[in-house]
Amino acid sequence: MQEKIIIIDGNSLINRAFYGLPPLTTKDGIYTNAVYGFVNMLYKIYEDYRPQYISVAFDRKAPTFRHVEYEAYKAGRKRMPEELGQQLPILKELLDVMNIHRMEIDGFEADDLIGTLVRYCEEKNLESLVVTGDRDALQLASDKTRILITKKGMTDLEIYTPDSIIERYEVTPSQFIDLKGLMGDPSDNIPGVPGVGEKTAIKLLKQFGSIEKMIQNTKEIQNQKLREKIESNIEQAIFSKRLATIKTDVPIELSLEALKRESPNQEKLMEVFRRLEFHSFIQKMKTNEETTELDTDMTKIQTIENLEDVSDMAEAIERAAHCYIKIFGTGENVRNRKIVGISILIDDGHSYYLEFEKIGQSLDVLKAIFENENILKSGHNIKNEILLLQKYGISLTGVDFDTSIAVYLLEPTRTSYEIHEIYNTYLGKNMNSEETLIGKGKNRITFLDIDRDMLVKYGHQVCTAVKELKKILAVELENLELKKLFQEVEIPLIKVLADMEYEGFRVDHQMLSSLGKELNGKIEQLVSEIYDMAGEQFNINSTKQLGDILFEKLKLPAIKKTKTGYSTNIEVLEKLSKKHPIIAKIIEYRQYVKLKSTYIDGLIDVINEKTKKIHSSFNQTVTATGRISSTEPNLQNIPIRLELGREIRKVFIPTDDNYLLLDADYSQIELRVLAHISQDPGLMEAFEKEQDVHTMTASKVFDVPFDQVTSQQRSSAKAVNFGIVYGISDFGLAENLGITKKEAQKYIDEYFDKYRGVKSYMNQAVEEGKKNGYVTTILNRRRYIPELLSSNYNIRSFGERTAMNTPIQGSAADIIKVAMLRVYDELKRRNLRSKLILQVHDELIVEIHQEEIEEVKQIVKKEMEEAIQLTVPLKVDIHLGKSWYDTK
DNA sequence: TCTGTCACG
DNA sequence: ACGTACGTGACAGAC
Repeated sequence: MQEKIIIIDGNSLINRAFYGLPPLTTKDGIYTNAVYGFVNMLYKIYEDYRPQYISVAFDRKAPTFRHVEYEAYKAGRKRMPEELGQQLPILKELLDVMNIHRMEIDGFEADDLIGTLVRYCEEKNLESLVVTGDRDALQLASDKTRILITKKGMTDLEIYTPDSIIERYEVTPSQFIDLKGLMGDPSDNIPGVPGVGEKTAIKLLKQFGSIEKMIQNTKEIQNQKLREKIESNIEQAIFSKRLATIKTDVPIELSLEALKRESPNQEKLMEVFRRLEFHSFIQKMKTNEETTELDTDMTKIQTIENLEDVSDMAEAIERAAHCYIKIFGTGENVRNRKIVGISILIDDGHSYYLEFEKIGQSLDVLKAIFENENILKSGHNIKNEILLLQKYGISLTGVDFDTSIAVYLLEPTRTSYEIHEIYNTYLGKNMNSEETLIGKGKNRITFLDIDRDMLVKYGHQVCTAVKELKKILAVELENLELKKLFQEVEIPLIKVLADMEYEGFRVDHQMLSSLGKELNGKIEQLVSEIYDMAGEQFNINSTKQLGDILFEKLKLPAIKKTKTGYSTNIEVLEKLSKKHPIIAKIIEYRQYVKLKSTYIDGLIDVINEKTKKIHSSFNQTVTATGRISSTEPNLQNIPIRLELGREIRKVFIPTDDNYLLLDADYSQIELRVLAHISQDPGLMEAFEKEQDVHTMTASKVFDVPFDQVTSQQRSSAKAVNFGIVYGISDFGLAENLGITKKEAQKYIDEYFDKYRGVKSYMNQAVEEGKKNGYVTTILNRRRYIPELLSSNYNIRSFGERTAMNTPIQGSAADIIKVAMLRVYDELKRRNLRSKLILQVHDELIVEIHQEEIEEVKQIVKKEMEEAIQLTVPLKVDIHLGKSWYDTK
């Protein structure tokens, strides 16, 4: 069999990985994205190519012979950013642990080492694959050596053979050097022949074959000017060619023995992966092993199928006074979901699986356990359990711990809180994902269709994971002083959110349909008008096609570009609106289509047939700041700003005639929070005296008396206040107000001069973030901001704005969460029929019973305003109406 | 699956 | 010299 070797340009590949991936860091803020990308790529190539030998070459910092010969070589190259630099030693350590050969020598670049190794391997009759992001390596291609070039994003690969090089570039591998000698290379500062570009160089090489032959026959060059250029740059061309030539005779000792692929040091590799928090690789290693630690012993799990067994289990749970639960349901809408099975684990090791279909007659026994507040329950994403039980009239009580929420408080910026992910992270295990059981996307099946033994095992694994995680997470929460927030806010809030989901928001299906028909008529009309004006039919929804029509066909000026083409967003369109009547039509079309697709069709799709309501999901572990998010549908972005869209709110109505809707919103909660945190006297005064805060800001920033502020000035000041909350920048404010950066800076300076306390808060927030690595909110919610330490201006600036904004947005989130708990509890305590049904960041929507109007209005106002005592008052405005639209 | 756009606070 | 406002989710089209 033909033996193979992979030769990797380490510097080039880690570079590609670094710029191709988002700035991943460990919890401690160590950058790991480039190493991660590198290892990913390594595994992929390894698996595809299965080589017997491997080596990775690196550049050294020391000057190479090229620098010695030519001082300007690679001059002007940017230094490697610190975030990447610190990853190099990590990568090298990792390669050593993996027992992968690596080479680096003072005075030579990785390319030269690769060139030398390639020729050596050709002699030894090995087939080589050179892996690099640098096209210079194409000169090394031969019938035994292929070159794999990684393009952007790392997943895009191109493999070159001599033939494909000729096909693509019209030169042979060895002519590649001549090509560069002629064209030069600005990135390496190689001069080449001035005025000769790729086209000319290729033509010349086709004619002569090489630079040397061309020099001997310059008189054959037809083009007079070109000939002169070349004749006066002969030395430079030869010199450039030499710089571009990869050396193949570096004095380095090579032996096949050293290059041989060996198996990695498993233990150490695992340790490094753990340190770097590369959980997917850990999982990969483990699944490659023959047995897994989690292979559950079925004999330890008792399957329960009759009343007697349920009672025995109930007794055991009662004695333990604590259990871990995982309930499997069918994957439908909240109100249609059914329970398939229930896994329960007790600390003494007893593990049960209840076959739900067979214990239907034992629900009372279960209910007694689940509703007993003295029996504590722990789980993962336990809102799911609450909702499933709710359907059977069981109200899960005594919720003690939710591992997903615990991890959310510890790491609010994680992308996944799936149980297997966090179990594997925190305990270095190799649990499989739920996805491996039921698949994803169109292949997804329900737990009903799964082999029962698999469910039994998986349920036991989840409960075990929760049990083990709880021990660790509880300590961590305690250490970071997050226990109070966890126990007193987030855990009780689960039930509130579950109830909101279960209750749902009634909508008028008919009204939605007729609104849809109306919109359809308008859309059809607009489409034909747009086609007429464009002179052809095209897909108006396609930004690409629209861009072609507007900027190519109609020759309108392109104002902004995106990375894929012309920008056609609303700002651009508004600027073009006077240039062509089609623009206004497109703006109108967009508005209607948005309403139709997202808010008419989208909402109709999710109306529950039985309840005639929309049951959105409220997620507690999504946002980085502590806010709640709403999905399927998102009820937190129903239109309001424009009248046309606002009409949608007319379809949101109370359950029946006995109810009205109450909408209670905090007035200026974020600015009040800012006043509280910063203790700025001016800002505090505005709220203490209940003055209009934007007018006040205008009066200060524009230096006019309060009662002489124009509406124009007030509106500018409002933008300034928004900017302050977002972590202001002159550019952002300028963009928003359509003024120059300089003017914007003037506003900002003026603002900070008048609100010194706010200014010092901003500085303090950034300082604190840099010092601690995180910032906090009023309730000590925490967000890590590794971006603050970045050497990249943009990333660092983003970190600074985050440090300023998160305590404000996050504290506001804390306040409304507490308010939700208080309102919910008070309505319960008084046995009222009114119910909290929605939260939209600074507003609560309550379905209010006709007989409870005054009482509930008072409760909501009081509990919201007194949720958390700040040094400025909180103010809540309340509106009632027969639809959400009417609560204004 | 990613990108652009646009709806909300 | 750099190129941004903070936090979300849904939809359609391009790839």
